[in-house]
Amino acid sequence: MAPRKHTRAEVVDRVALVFRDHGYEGATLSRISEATDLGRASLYHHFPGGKEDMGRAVLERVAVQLAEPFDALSGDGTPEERLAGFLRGVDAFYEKGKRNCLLGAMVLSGGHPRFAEELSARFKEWVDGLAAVSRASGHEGREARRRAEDAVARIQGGLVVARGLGKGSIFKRTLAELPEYLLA
Amino acid sequence: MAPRKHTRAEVVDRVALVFRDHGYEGATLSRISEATDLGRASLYHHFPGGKEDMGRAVLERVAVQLAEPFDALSGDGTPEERLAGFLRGVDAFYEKGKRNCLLGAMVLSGGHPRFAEELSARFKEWVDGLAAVSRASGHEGREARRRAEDAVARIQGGLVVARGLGKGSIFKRTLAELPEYLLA
DNA sequence: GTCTATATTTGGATAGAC
DNA sequence: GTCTATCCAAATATAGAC
Repeated sequence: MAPRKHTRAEVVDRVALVFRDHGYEGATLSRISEATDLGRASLYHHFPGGKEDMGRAVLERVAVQLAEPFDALSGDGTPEERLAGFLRGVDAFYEKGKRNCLLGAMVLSGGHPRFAEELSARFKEWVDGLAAVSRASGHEGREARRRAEDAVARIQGGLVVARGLGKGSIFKRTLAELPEYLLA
Repeated sequence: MAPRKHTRAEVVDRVALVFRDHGYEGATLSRISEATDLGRASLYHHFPGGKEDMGRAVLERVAVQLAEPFDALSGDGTPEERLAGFLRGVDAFYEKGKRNCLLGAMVLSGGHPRFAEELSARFKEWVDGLAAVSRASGHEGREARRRAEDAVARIQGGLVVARGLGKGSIFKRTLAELPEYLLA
């Protein structure tokens, strides 16, 4: 049998990039095939359920890709240090605002409501992680949660507007302002 | 010749709803045909350039649809009153967070970079409008602009996360917090 | 200005060889 | 595990009648 070109994780990562840049409906098999350097039939070997399978796989994979920043969030150090580490990871993941958020792209491009549950679960991970660090800094539980939800919204919006205006500095500033907002 | 079913503005409004809910790639002619109650061929009569023409038309139309809220922003009254009127209009336009923003949907669904210039121009209108009221309230020019950009991002993000989490209250809260952030 | 009918292209998916 | 070849459905777009 032919040698495998890439590991599964590599394949899923490349598929994820296509979904992030083009949304669910815009992620055509042609684009995915090009991005992964795999033929259509090979893609169906990796993802028997076709495109919907791919969508599900990339949504699961996001959690793994962001494991490092999230670990920083619940690791050692003061809440300030933990949040700073998290934000560095986020900045890198979105390549300083040049790259979309997979979740946002899915929500706004036909992936919703197909993946409504998965999307909700992924967003909730963000909120839970940020709420924990906000609470650790001194905010009361409900207030911490409220601020965490808003913080996630600000990150999403920062990415959208940065791309819409072609002005990456907006996303950079969004991240820079989060510690003050999130921590007591 | 057959009587016209709708005015051009009505047709474009209905087309815009499809783009808002499904993004550029997800806005298929079938869905648009259903939403407008017009056959494919009729759509090509109204939009000779096809789907790209439709995209351009709805982007122009957004400005008109939002003219009322934007008029409130630059009208009579204190900055507080003007911003409040604007936010009421915005809330209604997005149907309390149940409806996407056309700009966000375009940015994240393949409309970008096809409409990069138009998108940038529309976002800029938002920023300019909000920056003006922020400045009127006492903020210095660059600070007002900075806050206006962030405010637009928060609105965008509020819509995305509200939909992602299925929790409209997030968008509601986003709007409620804007006056304090935007006004001196 | 709208329709029916149809052309053309693209997208999603499968079969079977190696 | 990947390929070539192919199928089917859907999407975009056009022609021509009324």
